Amino acid sequence: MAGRGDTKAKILDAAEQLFAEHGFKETSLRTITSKAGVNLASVNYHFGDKKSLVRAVLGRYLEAFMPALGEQLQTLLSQRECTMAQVFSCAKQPVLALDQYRPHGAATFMQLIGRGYTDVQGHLRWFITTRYEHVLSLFNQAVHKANPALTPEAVFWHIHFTLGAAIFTMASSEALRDIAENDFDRTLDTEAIVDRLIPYLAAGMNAEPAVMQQGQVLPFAAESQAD
Amino acid sequence: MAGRGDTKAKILDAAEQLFAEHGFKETSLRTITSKAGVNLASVNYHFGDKKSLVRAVLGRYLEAFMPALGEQLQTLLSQRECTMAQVFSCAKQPVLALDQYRPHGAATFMQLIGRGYTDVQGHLRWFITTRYEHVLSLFNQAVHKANPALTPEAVFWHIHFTLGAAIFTMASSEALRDIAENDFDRTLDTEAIVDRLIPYLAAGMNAEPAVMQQGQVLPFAAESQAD
DNA sequence: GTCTATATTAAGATAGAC
DNA sequence: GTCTATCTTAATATAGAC
Repeated sequence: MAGRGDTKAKILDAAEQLFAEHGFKETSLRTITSKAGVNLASVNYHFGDKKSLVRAVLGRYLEAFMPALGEQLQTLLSQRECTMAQVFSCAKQPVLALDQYRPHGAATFMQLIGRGYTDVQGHLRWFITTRYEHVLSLFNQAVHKANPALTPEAVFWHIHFTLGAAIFTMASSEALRDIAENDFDRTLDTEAIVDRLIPYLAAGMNAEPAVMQQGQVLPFAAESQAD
Repeated sequence: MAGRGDTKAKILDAAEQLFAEHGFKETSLRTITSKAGVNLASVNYHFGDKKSLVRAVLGRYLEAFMPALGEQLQTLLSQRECTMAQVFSCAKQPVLALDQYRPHGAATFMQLIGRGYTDVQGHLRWFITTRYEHVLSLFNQAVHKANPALTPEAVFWHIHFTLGAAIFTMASSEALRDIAENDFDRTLDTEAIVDRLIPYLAAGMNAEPAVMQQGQVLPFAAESQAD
Protein backbone atom coordinates (compact mmCIF):
# COMPACT_ATOMS: atom_id res chain seq x y z
CA MET A 1 0.00 0.00 0.00
CA ALA A 2 2.06 2.95 -1.14
CA GLY A 3 2.45 5.78 -3.55
CA ARG A 4 -0.75 7.85 -3.56
CA GLY A 5 -0.54 11.31 -2.08
CA ASP A 6 -3.53 10.96 0.25
CA THR A 7 -1.55 9.45 3.07
CA LYS A 8 -2.33 12.37 5.33
CA ALA A 9 -6.07 11.95 4.79
CA LYS A 10 -5.88 8.21 5.26
CA ILE A 11 -4.19 8.73 8.60
CA LEU A 12 -6.82 11.23 9.70
CA ASP A 13 -9.66 8.94 8.66
CA ALA A 14 -8.26 5.94 10.49
CA ALA A 15 -7.28 7.97 13.54
CA GLU A 16 -10.65 9.64 14.03
CA GLN A 17 -12.43 6.31 14.10
CA LEU A 18 -9.98 4.70 16.49
CA PHE A 19 -9.79 7.75 18.74
CA ALA A 20 -13.59 7.92 18.92
CA GLU A 21 -13.90 4.26 19.76
CA HIS A 22 -11.01 3.73 22.14
CA GLY A 23 -9.77 7.13 23.27
CA PHE A 24 -6.60 9.02 22.51
CA LYS A 25 -4.22 7.44 24.96
CA GLU A 26 -5.49 3.96 24.24
CA THR A 27 -4.88 4.24 20.50
CA SER A 28 -1.30 3.71 19.37
CA LEU A 29 0.26 5.17 16.25
CA ARG A 30 0.97 1.63 15.14
CA THR A 31 -2.72 0.74 15.27
CA ILE A 32 -3.58 3.86 13.31
CA THR A 33 -1.03 3.42 10.55
CA SER A 34 -1.78 -0.26 10.23
CA LYS A 35 -5.50 0.45 9.84
CA ALA A 36 -4.75 3.24 7.39
CA GLY A 37 -2.41 1.02 5.40
CA VAL A 38 0.44 3.50 5.61
CA ASN A 39 3.89 3.47 7.11
CA LEU A 40 4.42 4.17 10.78
CA ALA A 41 6.90 6.95 10.13
CA SER A 42 4.44 8.88 7.98
CA VAL A 43 2.56 10.09 11.03
CA ASN A 44 5.64 11.84 12.24
CA TYR A 45 6.37 13.20 8.79
CA HIS A 46 2.87 14.63 8.22
CA PHE A 47 1.89 15.68 11.72
CA GLY A 48 5.06 15.96 13.76
CA ASP A 49 3.84 14.03 16.78
CA LYS A 50 0.82 12.30 18.21
CA LYS A 51 -0.45 15.36 20.02
CA SER A 52 -0.66 17.29 16.77
CA LEU A 53 -2.46 14.39 15.14
CA VAL A 54 -5.08 14.46 17.88
CA ARG A 55 -5.57 18.18 17.34
CA ALA A 56 -5.80 17.74 13.59
CA VAL A 57 -8.53 15.13 14.02
CA LEU A 58 -10.52 17.29 16.43
CA GLY A 59 -9.88 20.42 14.39
CA ARG A 60 -11.26 18.95 11.18
CA TYR A 61 -14.61 18.37 12.88
CA LEU A 62 -14.71 21.54 14.93
CA GLU A 63 -14.05 23.60 11.83
CA ALA A 64 -17.02 21.95 10.15
CA PHE A 65 -19.28 22.30 13.18
CA MET A 66 -18.51 25.46 15.10
CA PRO A 67 -19.00 28.07 12.34
CA ALA A 68 -22.31 26.46 11.38
CA LEU A 69 -23.46 26.52 15.01
CA GLY A 70 -22.35 30.12 15.29
CA GLU A 71 -24.45 31.09 12.26
CA GLN A 72 -27.54 29.40 13.64
CA LEU A 73 -27.13 31.14 16.97
CA GLN A 74 -26.56 34.50 15.26
CA THR A 75 -29.77 34.09 13.32
CA LEU A 76 -31.70 33.09 16.40
CA LEU A 77 -30.34 36.07 18.31
CA SER A 78 -31.56 38.39 15.56
CA GLN A 79 -35.15 37.26 16.20
CA ARG A 80 -37.39 39.20 18.53
CA GLU A 81 -37.67 36.33 20.99
CA CYS A 82 -36.93 32.63 21.26
CA THR A 83 -37.64 29.51 23.29
CA MET A 84 -35.08 27.33 25.02
CA ALA A 85 -35.87 24.45 22.68
CA GLN A 86 -34.98 26.69 19.75
CA VAL A 87 -31.62 27.47 21.32
CA PHE A 88 -30.72 23.80 21.51
CA SER A 89 -32.18 23.16 18.07
CA CYS A 90 -29.48 25.43 16.72
CA ALA A 91 -27.04 22.58 17.12
CA LYS A 92 -29.22 20.06 15.33
CA GLN A 93 -28.57 20.91 11.71
CA PRO A 94 -24.81 21.45 12.19
CA VAL A 95 -24.53 18.08 13.92
CA LEU A 96 -26.58 16.17 11.37
CA ALA A 97 -24.68 17.83 8.51
CA LEU A 98 -21.57 15.99 9.71
CA ASP A 99 -23.08 12.76 8.40
CA GLN A 100 -22.69 14.15 4.89
CA TYR A 101 -19.20 15.35 5.68
CA ARG A 102 -17.94 11.95 6.85
CA PRO A 103 -19.56 8.51 7.25
CA HIS A 104 -21.12 8.39 10.73
CA GLY A 105 -19.73 11.88 11.13
CA ALA A 106 -22.27 13.03 13.70
CA ALA A 107 -21.72 10.11 16.02
CA THR A 108 -17.96 10.19 15.56
CA PHE A 109 -17.86 13.91 16.29
CA MET A 110 -19.76 13.57 19.53
CA GLN A 111 -17.65 10.64 20.64
CA LEU A 112 -14.52 12.66 19.97
CA ILE A 113 -15.93 15.57 21.94
CA GLY A 114 -16.67 13.22 24.79
CA ARG A 115 -13.14 11.85 24.69
CA GLY A 116 -11.64 15.30 24.41
CA TYR A 117 -13.63 16.70 27.29
CA THR A 118 -12.28 14.37 29.93
CA ASP A 119 -8.86 14.25 28.30
CA VAL A 120 -5.92 15.05 30.50
CA GLN A 121 -3.99 16.88 27.85
CA GLY A 122 -6.83 19.36 27.36
CA HIS A 123 -6.89 19.25 23.57
CA LEU A 124 -10.49 20.37 23.45
CA ARG A 125 -10.10 23.12 25.99
CA TRP A 126 -7.26 24.41 23.83
CA PHE A 127 -9.50 24.70 20.77
CA ILE A 128 -12.34 26.30 22.64
CA THR A 129 -10.25 28.90 24.39
CA THR A 130 -8.12 29.76 21.38
CA ARG A 131 -10.59 29.53 18.50
CA TYR A 132 -14.25 29.15 19.39
CA GLU A 133 -14.78 31.20 22.50
CA HIS A 134 -17.02 33.47 20.45
CA VAL A 135 -19.49 30.70 19.65
CA LEU A 136 -19.76 29.76 23.32
CA SER A 137 -20.51 33.39 24.08
CA LEU A 138 -23.30 33.42 21.49
CA PHE A 139 -24.75 30.33 23.11
CA ASN A 140 -24.72 31.99 26.51
CA GLN A 141 -26.49 35.01 25.06
CA ALA A 142 -29.13 32.84 23.41
CA VAL A 143 -29.84 31.02 26.65
CA HIS A 144 -30.26 34.32 28.45
CA LYS A 145 -32.59 35.57 25.74
CA ALA A 146 -34.76 32.46 25.95
CA ASN A 147 -35.07 32.74 29.72
CA PRO A 148 -33.88 36.04 31.22
CA ALA A 149 -35.12 34.97 34.64
CA LEU A 150 -32.24 32.49 35.02
CA THR A 151 -29.47 33.90 37.18
CA PRO A 152 -25.96 33.86 35.70
CA GLU A 153 -25.05 31.25 38.29
CA ALA A 154 -27.94 29.02 37.28
CA VAL A 155 -26.98 29.41 33.62
CA PHE A 156 -23.41 28.47 34.42
CA TRP A 157 -24.38 25.25 36.16
CA HIS A 158 -27.15 24.31 33.78
CA ILE A 159 -24.84 24.71 30.80
CA HIS A 160 -22.45 22.24 32.32
CA PHE A 161 -25.21 19.79 33.18
CA THR A 162 -26.34 20.15 29.60
CA LEU A 163 -22.89 19.54 28.19
CA GLY A 164 -22.71 16.41 30.28
CA ALA A 165 -26.02 15.02 29.11
CA ALA A 166 -25.36 15.84 25.47
CA ILE A 167 -21.75 14.79 25.22
CA PHE A 168 -22.11 11.72 27.34
CA THR A 169 -25.16 10.48 25.47
CA MET A 170 -23.77 11.06 22.04
CA ALA A 171 -20.44 9.61 23.02
CA SER A 172 -22.15 6.33 23.82
CA SER A 173 -24.79 6.77 21.14
CA GLU A 174 -23.82 3.65 19.26
CA ALA A 175 -24.21 1.39 22.26
CA LEU A 176 -27.41 3.11 23.38
CA ARG A 177 -28.90 2.87 19.91
CA ASP A 178 -28.22 -0.85 19.82
CA ILE A 179 -29.88 -1.41 23.18
CA ALA A 180 -32.84 0.77 22.32
CA GLU A 181 -33.39 -0.89 18.94
CA ASN A 182 -33.27 -4.26 20.61
CA ASP A 183 -35.58 -3.35 23.50
CA PHE A 184 -38.13 -1.26 21.63
CA ASP A 185 -37.98 -3.00 18.32
CA ARG A 186 -37.58 -0.13 15.94
CA THR A 187 -34.70 1.47 14.10
CA LEU A 188 -33.24 4.74 15.27
CA ASP A 189 -31.16 7.34 13.50
CA THR A 190 -29.07 10.11 14.96
CA GLU A 191 -31.86 12.59 14.31
CA ALA A 192 -34.24 10.60 16.48
CA ILE A 193 -31.77 10.74 19.36
CA VAL A 194 -31.22 14.45 18.90
CA ASP A 195 -34.98 15.02 18.89
CA ARG A 196 -35.23 13.17 22.19
CA LEU A 197 -32.39 15.17 23.62
CA ILE A 198 -33.57 18.68 22.74
CA PRO A 199 -36.73 18.79 24.89
CA TYR A 200 -34.87 17.15 27.78
CA LEU A 201 -32.13 19.75 27.68
CA ALA A 202 -34.57 22.62 27.28
CA ALA A 203 -36.63 21.49 30.26
CA GLY A 204 -33.54 21.08 32.40
CA MET A 205 -32.12 24.44 31.42
CA ASN A 206 -35.38 26.15 32.38
CA ALA A 207 -35.58 24.33 35.72
CA GLU A 208 -36.18 26.42 38.82
CA PRO A 209 -33.79 25.84 41.69
CA ALA A 210 -35.49 24.08 44.59
CA VAL A 211 -35.70 25.82 47.93
CA MET A 212 -33.63 23.69 50.27
CA GLN A 213 -32.08 24.32 53.63
CA GLN A 214 -28.57 23.17 54.33
CA GLY A 215 -28.46 19.55 55.32
CA GLN A 216 -32.01 18.81 54.39
CA VAL A 217 -32.67 15.26 53.32
CA LEU A 218 -35.75 13.31 52.51
CA PRO A 219 -38.30 13.17 55.33
CA PHE A 220 -37.98 9.41 55.53
CA ALA A 221 -34.18 9.32 55.46
CA ALA A 222 -33.82 9.18 59.22
CA GLU A 223 -36.05 6.14 59.65
CA SER A 224 -34.32 4.26 56.85
CA GLN A 225 -31.12 4.23 58.87
CA ALA A 226 -32.78 2.65 61.90
CA ASP A 227 -32.69 -1.12 62.09
CA MET B 1 8.91 3.80 54.32
CA ALA B 2 8.35 0.21 55.29
CA GLY B 3 7.08 -2.20 57.87
CA ARG B 4 3.51 -1.24 58.74
CA GLY B 5 0.80 -3.62 57.63
CA ASP B 6 -1.40 -1.01 55.99
CA THR B 7 0.34 -1.15 52.64
CA LYS B 8 -2.80 -2.38 50.92
CA ALA B 9 -4.83 0.54 52.22
CA LYS B 10 -2.11 3.02 51.35
CA ILE B 11 -2.13 1.76 47.79
CA LEU B 12 -5.91 2.03 47.55
CA ASP B 13 -5.89 5.55 48.97
CA ALA B 14 -3.21 6.76 46.59
CA ALA B 15 -4.70 4.96 43.62
CA GLU B 16 -8.23 6.30 44.02
CA GLN B 17 -7.01 9.85 44.05
CA LEU B 18 -4.76 9.41 41.02
CA PHE B 19 -7.34 7.40 39.09
CA ALA B 20 -9.99 10.03 39.75
CA GLU B 21 -7.73 12.85 38.66
CA HIS B 22 -5.97 11.34 35.66
CA GLY B 23 -7.87 8.23 34.62
CA PHE B 24 -6.98 4.58 34.86
CA LYS B 25 -4.80 4.15 31.80
CA GLU B 26 -2.99 7.40 32.43
CA THR B 27 -1.97 6.45 35.97
CA SER B 28 1.01 4.11 36.25
CA LEU B 29 1.68 1.73 39.08
CA ARG B 30 4.94 3.57 39.64
CA THR B 31 3.09 6.83 40.25
CA ILE B 32 0.73 5.10 42.63
CA THR B 33 3.35 3.32 44.69
CA SER B 34 5.57 6.35 44.82
CA LYS B 35 2.69 8.51 46.09
CA ALA B 36 1.73 5.81 48.57
CA GLY B 37 5.32 5.48 49.76
CA VAL B 38 5.37 1.75 49.18
CA ASN B 39 7.31 -0.56 46.94
CA LEU B 40 6.33 -1.06 43.34
CA ALA B 41 6.10 -4.83 43.68
CA SER B 42 3.60 -4.60 46.51
CA VAL B 43 0.79 -3.79 44.09
CA ASN B 44 1.27 -7.09 42.43
CA TYR B 45 1.54 -8.88 45.73
CA HIS B 46 -1.65 -7.41 47.20
CA PHE B 47 -3.85 -7.10 44.14
CA GLY B 48 -2.43 -9.38 41.49
CA ASP B 49 -2.50 -6.92 38.64
CA LYS B 50 -3.55 -3.42 37.74
CA LYS B 51 -7.00 -4.43 36.53
CA SER B 52 -7.80 -5.90 39.93
CA LEU B 53 -6.55 -2.77 41.63
CA VAL B 54 -8.92 -0.67 39.54
CA ARG B 55 -11.81 -2.91 40.53
CA ALA B 56 -10.81 -2.81 44.18
CA VAL B 57 -10.81 1.00 44.11
CA LEU B 58 -14.20 1.19 42.42
CA GLY B 59 -15.59 -1.61 44.55
CA ARG B 60 -14.73 0.08 47.82
CA TYR B 61 -16.89 3.06 46.87
CA LEU B 62 -19.69 1.18 45.20
CA GLU B 63 -20.07 -1.00 48.26
CA ALA B 64 -20.44 2.12 50.37
CA PHE B 65 -22.84 3.82 47.97
CA MET B 66 -25.07 1.29 46.24
CA PRO B 67 -26.68 -0.38 49.27
CA ALA B 68 -27.44 3.04 50.76
CA LEU B 69 -29.02 4.18 47.50
CA GLY B 70 -31.00 0.96 47.33
CA GLU B 71 -32.38 1.53 50.82
CA GLN B 72 -33.46 5.07 50.01
CA LEU B 73 -35.20 3.91 46.84
CA GLN B 74 -36.91 1.06 48.71
CA THR B 75 -38.26 3.48 51.27
CA LEU B 76 -39.46 5.87 48.59
CA LEU B 77 -41.18 3.04 46.74
CA SER B 78 -43.06 2.11 49.90
CA GLN B 79 -44.68 5.55 49.99
CA ARG B 80 -48.07 6.11 48.39
CA GLU B 81 -46.70 8.48 45.77
CA CYS B 82 -43.58 10.47 44.98
CA THR B 83 -42.21 13.29 42.87
CA MET B 84 -39.35 13.08 40.42
CA ALA B 85 -37.24 15.39 42.57
CA GLN B 86 -37.66 12.94 45.44
CA VAL B 87 -36.40 10.11 43.25
CA PHE B 88 -33.18 11.95 42.51
CA SER B 89 -32.90 13.12 46.09
CA CYS B 90 -32.52 9.48 47.05
CA ALA B 91 -28.93 9.67 45.85
CA LYS B 92 -28.13 12.79 47.81
CA GLN B 93 -27.54 11.38 51.28
CA PRO B 94 -25.59 8.33 50.04
CA VAL B 95 -23.35 10.58 47.98
CA LEU B 96 -22.74 13.11 50.72
CA ALA B 97 -22.09 10.35 53.22
CA LEU B 98 -18.98 9.44 51.23
CA ASP B 99 -17.34 12.62 52.50
CA GLN B 100 -17.35 11.06 55.96
CA TYR B 101 -16.11 7.77 54.57
CA ARG B 102 -13.07 9.30 52.83
CA PRO B 103 -11.72 12.85 52.47
CA HIS B 104 -13.40 14.38 49.39
CA GLY B 105 -15.13 11.03 49.06
CA ALA B 106 -18.18 12.33 47.25
CA ALA B 107 -16.22 14.16 44.57
CA THR B 108 -13.73 11.32 44.21
CA PHE B 109 -16.51 8.78 43.83
CA MET B 110 -18.24 10.71 41.07
CA GLN B 111 -14.97 11.27 39.26
CA LEU B 112 -14.24 7.57 39.42
CA ILE B 113 -17.70 6.78 38.09
CA GLY B 114 -17.11 9.18 35.23
CA ARG B 115 -13.80 7.57 34.42
CA GLY B 116 -15.23 4.09 34.70
CA TYR B 117 -18.18 4.78 32.47
CA THR B 118 -16.19 5.70 29.39
CA ASP B 119 -13.50 3.19 30.22
CA VAL B 120 -12.61 0.71 27.52
CA GLN B 121 -12.12 -2.19 29.87
CA GLY B 122 -15.67 -1.86 31.17
CA HIS B 123 -14.81 -2.12 34.86
CA LEU B 124 -17.95 -0.27 35.87
CA ARG B 125 -20.26 -2.21 33.58
CA TRP B 126 -18.85 -5.33 35.19
CA PHE B 127 -19.87 -4.20 38.67
CA ILE B 128 -23.29 -3.05 37.64
CA THR B 129 -24.21 -6.18 35.75
CA THR B 130 -22.77 -8.58 38.31
CA ARG B 131 -23.59 -6.89 41.59
CA TYR B 132 -25.91 -3.91 41.49
CA GLU B 133 -28.45 -4.60 38.77
CA HIS B 134 -31.10 -4.70 41.49
CA VAL B 135 -30.50 -1.10 42.52
CA LEU B 136 -30.82 0.10 38.93
CA SER B 137 -34.09 -1.73 38.70
CA LEU B 138 -35.37 0.02 41.83
CA PHE B 139 -34.40 3.33 40.28
CA ASN B 140 -36.37 2.52 37.15
CA GLN B 141 -39.40 1.63 39.23
CA ALA B 142 -39.14 4.86 41.20
CA VAL B 143 -39.00 6.92 38.03
CA HIS B 144 -42.08 5.17 36.72
CA LYS B 145 -43.90 5.76 39.97
CA ALA B 146 -43.09 9.46 39.94
CA ASN B 147 -44.32 9.87 36.38
CA PRO B 148 -46.29 6.93 35.00
CA ALA B 149 -47.07 8.89 31.84
CA LEU B 150 -43.50 8.50 30.60
CA THR B 151 -43.21 5.74 28.02
CA PRO B 152 -40.56 3.05 28.66
CA GLU B 153 -38.67 4.41 25.69
CA ALA B 154 -38.69 7.94 27.10
CA VAL B 155 -37.53 6.61 30.47
CA PHE B 156 -34.70 4.72 28.80
CA TRP B 157 -33.39 7.77 27.02
CA HIS B 158 -33.96 10.19 29.86
CA ILE B 159 -32.10 7.95 32.28
CA HIS B 160 -29.09 8.01 30.01
CA PHE B 161 -29.28 11.77 29.55
CA THR B 162 -29.47 12.00 33.33
CA LEU B 163 -26.50 9.74 33.87
CA GLY B 164 -24.55 11.92 31.49
CA ALA B 165 -25.42 15.17 33.20
CA ALA B 166 -24.77 13.81 36.67
CA ILE B 167 -21.63 11.84 36.03
CA PHE B 168 -20.05 14.33 33.72
CA THR B 169 -20.70 17.24 36.03
CA MET B 170 -19.48 15.53 39.14
CA ALA B 171 -16.47 14.17 37.31
CA SER B 172 -15.36 17.71 36.59
CA SER B 173 -16.81 19.08 39.80
CA GLU B 174 -13.50 20.29 41.15
CA ALA B 175 -12.74 22.40 38.08
CA LEU B 176 -16.31 23.68 37.88
CA ARG B 177 -16.34 24.58 41.54
CA ASP B 178 -13.15 26.57 41.12
CA ILE B 179 -14.55 28.50 38.17
CA ALA B 180 -17.87 29.10 39.89
CA GLU B 181 -16.25 30.29 43.11
CA ASN B 182 -14.08 32.66 41.13
CA ASP B 183 -16.88 34.01 38.92
CA PHE B 184 -19.65 34.26 41.50
CA ASP B 185 -17.54 35.02 44.50
CA ARG B 186 -18.83 32.55 47.02
CA THR B 187 -17.74 29.19 48.31
CA LEU B 188 -19.48 26.05 47.21
CA ASP B 189 -19.66 22.61 48.74
CA THR B 190 -20.66 19.34 47.14
CA GLU B 191 -24.13 19.65 48.64
CA ALA B 192 -24.69 22.94 46.83
CA ILE B 193 -23.84 21.32 43.52
CA VAL B 194 -26.10 18.36 44.22
CA ASP B 195 -28.93 20.73 45.12
CA ARG B 196 -28.46 22.48 41.77
CA LEU B 197 -28.42 19.19 39.96
CA ILE B 198 -31.55 17.60 41.43
CA PRO B 199 -34.16 20.04 40.04
CA TYR B 200 -32.37 20.07 36.69
CA LEU B 201 -32.50 16.29 36.42
CA ALA B 202 -36.08 16.10 37.63
CA ALA B 203 -37.24 18.66 35.07
CA GLY B 204 -35.41 16.89 32.27
CA MET B 205 -36.73 13.50 33.26
CA ASN B 206 -40.28 14.82 33.21
CA ALA B 207 -39.83 16.53 29.83
CA GLU B 208 -42.43 15.87 27.18
CA PRO B 209 -41.10 14.80 23.80
CA ALA B 210 -41.54 17.52 21.18
CA VAL B 211 -43.68 16.85 18.16
CA MET B 212 -41.32 17.03 15.22
CA GLN B 213 -41.53 15.82 11.67
CA GLN B 214 -38.55 14.09 10.13
CA GLY B 215 -36.02 16.50 8.74
CA GLN B 216 -37.56 19.54 10.35
CA VAL B 217 -35.14 22.32 11.15
CA LEU B 218 -35.53 25.81 12.43
CA PRO B 219 -37.67 28.03 10.18
CA PHE B 220 -34.74 30.39 9.60
CA ALA B 221 -32.18 27.70 8.83
CA ALA B 222 -32.66 27.94 5.06
CA GLU B 223 -31.93 31.66 4.88
CA SER B 224 -28.85 31.39 7.06
CA GLN B 225 -27.17 29.28 4.42
CA ALA B 226 -27.67 31.86 1.64
CA ASP B 227 -24.88 34.39 1.10
C1' DG C 1 5.26 -8.89 53.46
C1' DT C 2 8.74 -6.25 51.55
C1' DC C 3 12.59 -5.28 48.79
C1' DT C 4 16.05 -5.19 44.66
C1' DA C 5 16.80 -6.34 40.28
C1' DT C 6 15.27 -7.56 35.98
C1' DA C 7 12.44 -9.68 32.25
C1' DT C 8 9.19 -8.37 28.80
C1' DT C 9 6.50 -5.69 26.03
C1' DA C 10 4.79 -1.75 23.81
C1' DA C 11 4.93 2.81 22.71
C1' DG C 12 6.57 7.37 20.56
C1' DA C 13 9.98 9.10 17.87
C1' DT C 14 13.84 9.50 14.39
C1' DA C 15 17.89 8.54 11.25
C1' DG C 16 19.00 7.69 6.86
C1' DA C 17 18.44 4.99 2.40
C1' DC C 18 15.57 5.28 -1.55
C1' DG D 1 7.08 11.36 0.51
C1' DT D 2 7.89 6.76 1.82
C1' DC D 3 10.26 2.97 3.72
C1' DT D 4 13.25 -0.07 6.96
C1' DA D 5 15.56 -0.32 10.93
C1' DT D 6 16.48 1.26 15.28
C1' DC D 7 16.74 4.24 19.45
C1' DT D 8 14.75 5.48 23.77
C1' DT D 9 11.62 5.44 27.20
C1' DA D 10 8.26 3.81 30.19
C1' DA D 11 5.10 0.55 31.56
C1' DT D 12 3.43 -4.05 33.63
C1' DA D 13 4.85 -7.89 35.74
C1' DT D 14 7.77 -11.33 38.22
C1' DA D 15 11.69 -13.90 40.29
C1' DG D 16 14.10 -14.52 44.21
C1' DA D 17 16.78 -12.68 48.37
C1' DC D 18 15.67 -11.09 52.87
